[in-house]
This record gives sequence, C-alpha cells and structure tokens, in this order.
Amino acid sequence: ISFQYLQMKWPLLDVPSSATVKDTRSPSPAHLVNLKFYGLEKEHHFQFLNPNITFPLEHWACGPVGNSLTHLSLEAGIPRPPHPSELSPYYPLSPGAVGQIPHPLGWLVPQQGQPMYSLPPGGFRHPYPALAMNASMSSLVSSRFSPHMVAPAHPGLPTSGIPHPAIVSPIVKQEPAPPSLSPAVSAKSPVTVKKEEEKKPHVKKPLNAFMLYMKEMRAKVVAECTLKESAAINQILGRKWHNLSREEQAKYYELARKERQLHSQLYPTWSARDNYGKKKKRKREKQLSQTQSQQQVHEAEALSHLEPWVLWNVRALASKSKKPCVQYLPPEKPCDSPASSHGSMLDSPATPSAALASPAAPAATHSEQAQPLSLTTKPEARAQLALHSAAFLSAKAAATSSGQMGSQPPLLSRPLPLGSMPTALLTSPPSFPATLHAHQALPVLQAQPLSLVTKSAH
DNA sequence: TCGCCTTTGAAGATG
DNA sequence: CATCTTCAAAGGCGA
Repeated sequence: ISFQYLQMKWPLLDVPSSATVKDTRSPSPAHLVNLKFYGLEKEHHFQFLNPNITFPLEHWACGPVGNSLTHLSLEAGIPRPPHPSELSPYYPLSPGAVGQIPHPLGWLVPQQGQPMYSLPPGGFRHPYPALAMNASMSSLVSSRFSPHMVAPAHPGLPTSGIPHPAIVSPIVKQEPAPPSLSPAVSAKSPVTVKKEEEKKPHVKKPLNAFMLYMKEMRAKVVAECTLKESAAINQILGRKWHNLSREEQAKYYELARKERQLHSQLYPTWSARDNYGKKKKRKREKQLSQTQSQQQVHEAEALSHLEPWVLWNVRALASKSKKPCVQYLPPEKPCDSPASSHGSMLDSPATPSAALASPAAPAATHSEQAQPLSLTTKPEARAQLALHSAAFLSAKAAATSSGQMGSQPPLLSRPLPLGSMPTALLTSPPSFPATLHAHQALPVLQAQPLSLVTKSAH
C-alpha cells in the first residue's frame, strides 16, 4: 500500500522525467476521494464534520459566512510571487552584482508590502563589507542576520551603531562597537570573557522553507480571518503548506536553502547550538511527561491481547496528562499528504549537504532536486503513510501536542475491524484498517462526526 | 512580563 | 544510525 501510495504521490521517484514534475500531488485515488468528500479544500467543510465544536473554531469566520476558509484556498486566487530571477523593481542590481549572494527573498517584498528584510529606521550600514553591497543585499542582511558575528573585511570602517533587528540582545544594540568588532584582546579575565559572552549577539537560525512560507502568507490568512491567534493561523498555514503543489513548495525549499547558504557565509562560525537555551522553556518538562505518556501507550500496546478500542482509551488517558490545548482545526483529511513531521520525509528537499554541494541548478531541473523525495524514505515512514486516515489524524491531534507523533510509529499497526469498535468510540476512532480506503472510512466519519477536538475536552 | 500554543524543517544532542 | 530536542515566526492569552 505504501509503495503504491508513494508511486502515486511521487511519480518522479521512478520516472524522473520532466513530464512528471507537474502536479505532483496529483490525483491519487485518495485525493479523488478527498475531493469528493471534502470538496476542493477540506477546510471548507470542517464545520460540517465538526458540528459540535464550541471552541475557538466558532468565531473562526474567515471571510464571508459560509465560506470559512474557502478563499484561503491556495490555488484559488492567491497570486504566487515572482521567482527571484523575475524580480527586480526593488533590487535594481542584477543578482550577479550582489557578491554572488543574491537576495533570496526579494520577491517577498512586493508581496508583503514591506520588505521581509527591511531597513531599520534611519538606515543601516551594511554589516558585511566583504560583500558587494546593494539594496538587495543590504536589506537581506540587515533584517535578520546580525552583523556582529561577521569578521569585518575592513575593520576600520565606522560602525553606525544602528540596532539590528535580528539581534536579540538589547545590550548589543546599544553597543557602539560590538566586542566581535573590537581588536582582539590578548588576555581577558574570565569575568570579561563571560561578560562578552553575554553580550554576544543572538544570531537567529535561518528560516526554513515552512517558516518562509508562513512569513509570506500569514498576513493574507490573518487578513481573511477574524481569528488572530498565531496558533490557529499556523494550523491553517500548516495545512495550506501541505496543499501546496510540489513546485510551489520547491520555491520555498530553494529559498530556505539560499538562506542557509547565505547565513553560513555571513556567520561561518555560527552553529544552531549557539542558540540552545536562549529560549527559556518549560516545554522541556512537558515534553518529557509527554514522552512518558507515550511510553505508557506503547507499553499498553505491547499487550497484544488488548482490543484496539481499549488501546484507544489508553491513549486518551495518556493524552489527558498533557497540558490542555486547543486544536483550532478539524482533523486533516486522509492521505492528503503524509502530514506533519513524517510528511517531511517525503516533502523535504535535498539534504543540506546535498543542497549545498550542488549550487543552484537550473530552475527546470532544480525543482526536482530541491524536493527529491526520499528515495530513502524509511520503511516505518511508509508504513505510517499507509496507515494514515482521517481518524488516525484525529487521534493524533488529540493525543499529541508537539509533533511527538511525527517520529513515532503508528499507534495501530494492525487492521482494525470497525465492527469491533464501540459505537461511541467511532466518534474518534483510533484508526481504520490499513486496507480500508479513505473513501470507505470517511462516510463513517461523517455519520459520526468527530468528537471534539480540544485536547482540554478530555 | 514571560512563556505557551501551533505549524514544519533544519540541525544539534542523545542513546 | 535512529530518535529526540530545540529553535526559527507570530500574536493572543494565561499565569
């Protein structure tokens, strides 16, 4: 099943011809089924699927009543930004003049109305003099990447002292001459070192493809929704991301790759590790307890004699131990995409090393390279794909809160006869048989609308 | 005021 | 090597 799914979903895998590049989310049977039951966008119908929802979803009026998210529909009406190679009004110089580091996100500018990498009030001196500078480069670097991590090619150049948006440390912002720009001091006391450590600017991680997508689309989604909560918006964006065509996603993967590339050039010594612990988190605790809960589930599942619905209850209990949180959206339609983290196994672009190893390939072929779909997809991932169903996703949504499931094996690994499940539990069944197709499962779901989806409801 | 929520992806950490 | 954890953005919300 999983093999067929992959083939349907990713024809390029076996036939990497250009003809197959288009419409990669092409009509697998599951898609057709989804379209049949969910409409062109699953999101259109969530209200019908979840008639009893009483939480935030209620005031989730995005656009005209009845439309819900209709016009959030991806392909419908949301203009795609021009490819970097197309742009330019905002960045007059040719990419080649940008020190071989063209602004990877320049096309976002006209989209957002304001530059993604905007110049701070008062302007900004280019922090990376080694690079040829123009408006494009300047705006890029000025927005997110701290200049202070970069060893100046011309140390003598005056510093403006203008704060950099990407620099988190307020101390550094007020520093006329950041430590890293100062001449090396041969001997420093531990105190001094520590002090400078604290002053060390916080260079943020480069945005990944999804983050770039969110950044671009958030405003649109927010504009069309009354709901402003980012958590909700992000759920929408997550789904929209999955609904993007492979080519559209490829754009963002490519941009992200360029971001990383640029980032690594700007901050050769920077490591993601540098930012570890920058955010104070209690999340750690929560995730640990979540892991423990998952462990309980697995332990229970190890008891193979348990009926599936018993296992489901076990899972429900495990989920209770988590902090209540709201799911703003109904479960995702089945097989719409691999979904979630494990979906990334399919959707992800080339590995960083591969991506970096191969410089920007011609657009035509690059999109193929940019999202190669894992020929190396792991067996368990394929199994997960095969087992995905609307119900499972529902269960997943209810039982997880932070992507833990993304790396977990499917909770149910054997076919589950629907008849064996208590009717009440059908409101949120753990899974359908792997052999049961979505079009078989969905009517059941509709007949028995999924129960609600706030985790706090339990 | 701080951290959580929520999403995906990249990368470091861990076993 | 596989899995887990953290952090990128965003803004409302609760403590």
